[in-house]
Amino acid sequence: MAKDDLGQELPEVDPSGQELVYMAVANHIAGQIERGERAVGSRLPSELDLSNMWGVARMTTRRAIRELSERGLVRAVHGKGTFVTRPDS
Amino acid sequence: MAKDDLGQELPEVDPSGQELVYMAVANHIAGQIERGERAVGSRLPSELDLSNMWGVARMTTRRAIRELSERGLVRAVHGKGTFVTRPDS
DNA sequence: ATGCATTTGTCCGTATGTATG
DNA sequence: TCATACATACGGACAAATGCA
Repeated sequence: MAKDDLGQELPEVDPSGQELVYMAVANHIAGQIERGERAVGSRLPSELDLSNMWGVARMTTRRAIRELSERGLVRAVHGKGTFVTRPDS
Repeated sequence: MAKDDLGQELPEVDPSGQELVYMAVANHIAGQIERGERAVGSRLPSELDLSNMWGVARMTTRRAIRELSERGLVRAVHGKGTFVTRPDS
């Protein structure tokens, strides 16, 4: 059972299933943000770290972050990282 | 015939071949560490230097260093460099 | 105390190839 | 045929830590 940086278990996402992998990643992180487990202003693991944690490709991680970004939950800053902007959508 | 900082010849790695470029770099350095040619505590060439020596992208060098790091052979320190931690895996 | 160079860390964008559905 | 997803690999820019002049 793989765990993320918060020590939470990560669901195994089957790429052949109905749920899109990048959406599963995005929803998992969105839930943590909405529950306040990821504080506003805190930094997410890097794209590469998230990719390794989840066992997914970097492109998939980037799509997930783009998804969160479009929901207004996070903001990616060039050279710094990706930060939580709001606690809820 | 390109040479590294130890004066050793570097194999030409064909990105289109079967052997992965980052693994070739990692294995080359790992061998030097295991043979004691790179002492514990010594610093590796910078990522940029390694990239230039091997004629590869920095990302490939970083991937190789990550590999060595996961084997417990080296440890990267922000702002300082990457250092040999143990002589063998 | 300030500035600069070096080095690692991170994000951005792109390309190629393979596999699956 | 096309979208999703994996892995590798390229190049670039910006940020942060370190060390030195």
